[in-house]
Amino acid sequence: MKPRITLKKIAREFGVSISTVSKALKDSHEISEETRGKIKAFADYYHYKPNNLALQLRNQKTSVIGVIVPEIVHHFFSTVINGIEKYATEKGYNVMVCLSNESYEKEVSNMSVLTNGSVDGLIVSIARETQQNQNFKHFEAIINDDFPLVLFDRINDDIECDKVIIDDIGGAFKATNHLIEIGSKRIALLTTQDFITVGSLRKKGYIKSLNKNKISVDESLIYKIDDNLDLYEQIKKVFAVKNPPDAILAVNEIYAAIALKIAKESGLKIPEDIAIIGFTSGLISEYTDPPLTCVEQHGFLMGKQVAELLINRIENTAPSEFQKVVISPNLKIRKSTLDN
Amino acid sequence: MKPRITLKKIAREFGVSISTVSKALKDSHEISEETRGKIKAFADYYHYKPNNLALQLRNQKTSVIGVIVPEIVHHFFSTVINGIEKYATEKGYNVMVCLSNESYEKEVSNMSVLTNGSVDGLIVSIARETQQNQNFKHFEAIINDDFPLVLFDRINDDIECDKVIIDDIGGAFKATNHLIEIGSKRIALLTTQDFITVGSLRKKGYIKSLNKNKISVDESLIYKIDDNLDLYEQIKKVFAVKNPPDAILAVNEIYAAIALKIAKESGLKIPEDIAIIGFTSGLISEYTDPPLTCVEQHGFLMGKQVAELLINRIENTAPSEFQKVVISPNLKIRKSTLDN
DNA sequence: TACAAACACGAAAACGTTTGCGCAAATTAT
DNA sequence: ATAATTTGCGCAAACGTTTTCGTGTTTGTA
Repeated sequence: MKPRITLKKIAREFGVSISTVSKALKDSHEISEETRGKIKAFADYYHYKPNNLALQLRNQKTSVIGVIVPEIVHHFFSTVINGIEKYATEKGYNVMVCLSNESYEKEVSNMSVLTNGSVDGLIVSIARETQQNQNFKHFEAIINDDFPLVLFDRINDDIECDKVIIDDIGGAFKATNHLIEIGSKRIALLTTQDFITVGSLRKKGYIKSLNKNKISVDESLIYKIDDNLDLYEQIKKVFAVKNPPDAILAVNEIYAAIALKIAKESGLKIPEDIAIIGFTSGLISEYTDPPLTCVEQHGFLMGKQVAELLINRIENTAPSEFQKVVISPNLKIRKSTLDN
Repeated sequence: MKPRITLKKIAREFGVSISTVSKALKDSHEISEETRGKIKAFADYYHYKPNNLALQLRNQKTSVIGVIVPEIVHHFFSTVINGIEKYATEKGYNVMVCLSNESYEKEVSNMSVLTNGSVDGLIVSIARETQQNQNFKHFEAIINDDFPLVLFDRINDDIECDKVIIDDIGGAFKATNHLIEIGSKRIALLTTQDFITVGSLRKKGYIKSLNKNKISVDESLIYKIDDNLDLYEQIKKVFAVKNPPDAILAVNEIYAAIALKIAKESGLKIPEDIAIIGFTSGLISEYTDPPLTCVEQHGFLMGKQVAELLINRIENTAPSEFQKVVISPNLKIRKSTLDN
């Protein structure tokens, strides 16, 4: 790479001081029209642009916000990032994305690197491994320094900072209510292992709805899927019982799509024989046959919200108490539950 | 945010010079065991971490690579980013992601900001608007400065830099050959408008296969879809002709899924009445009914490749001539073309 | 006792920028 | 002609770090 043109070089060119050049380029009245003109022409010609690092160091401000997500090849997370980027750009910030890959160690190292002065604030969705360990010391460290931090979706209540979450309980509650309204009696739940927060919250919403509708909770209808095993085989078991369910609520899109596929292979009609709802994060639900009714998560809105909280925190326009914003998902009804 | 602890503050604390502190923290033998010990203990206690900006400024190296993509809520692009991030992390680089949102102006401003010293090199996939304008001056500017740059997927041959592309012609060629092999005679092509490079390349591969198989090109079978209009309505026309096709090659997943849906609504059997292939970038193809045969694009591999070229360029371990790496897609055969 | 060597540390430059202040020279006012 | 003001520019500090080169003190050796 060619050496960049700097104030110093321009100054040397004209035999003036660096400050004269700096002021000239900023159209300062301190510098004569003549000097200003020739310096600006020269700078233009050589495409002078102030070095950002120097500016950031001097201003003690990077105008960059760091984002750490467990993965990026994931419709929900990329949608959130999109929202973050949108809002950040509007406010003059750039976005630096890092991936934890669900690994505790990578999360720690990413946080350590980013808080070294590279960014003005941090947005994090906690890695699965960290959630399992329940080890949040790396967060305490930056919170002690009052480093601006916002958690979203995968959060932990013990970490004192701003947070944005989806109302998972409410979403599952709505979905289950809908299934009951259309006449479902035996609603199976396809959820994750317990340590996945969203899975357990959605289970709560499911149970809350059953309770409200005076339906007893049948533990044999609750399936905890392990993402490391074969999904297809695990979900098959739902149908291989004497008294199979007449509805399924799946905590994500993939589980729902696979359940749909197996149901059809078993000769079941959807939604007549079995109704299916998933939590969606992508486009799959729209293109299955029939399309899947789903709980929509508003990732873009979430991203904007997260970015807004963070930037307010950075710019000290936020209230001193930490905020917890809850975003309500909505139920998108398609033909997997209502065919009309 | 609390003011960060710096070398200067530590120095003041012990009444020594900044350089002494710096050396002590680096375990320099120049500093006595005693001084070293107390300084390190103090620094540890206050979680001293060198300020990255200062280091970057001094070393004239940021170890950050900038990535500009048209969008991020897109399976292909996020997969490429994932590959980039993976390789970059291995090599000690961080990734700064910016979105052009298909806008020329945003692409220009992103590039301008990132090349101000914030990153050591740039990876770009060109925005649609830029492709339409054919205005590449912003690239010339940074190429004149020998700024490390790699283009991928959405490239332009006039820009002199390293490039990584998918063999779109080959992919479409393979797919069309496959359709012909299974007996298709009238193969429709669902492509994009001409200025979208990938669309026109895939069209070339389609025509190349027809030629090789001595099938004349029927222009009435080629549909140029406009993404700004209603996709469903446009694709419907494929089926609303006297002599409809017996196969469809779609240049992306969505077109293919919609075509599949309409075909089924029209009472056609797949693949018996009509076979369908799409270029895939996401998970949709896997969950349609029947699952779609598709051309897989290896985004992750592409990302690693792109990052490798860039980092070699940055670290001057690259050959001086620019390279153009072509990644061959493969055909994933599913039941939308072969049902056995 | 004198001199060399080892030891322990500091000064200063460099990365590139901005900005308050000072200081001549030129211009205006008295 | 002298004083006051304006004009045009440079100095230097500051952001935080690393590193080369000096320098003074202590220790070791002849």
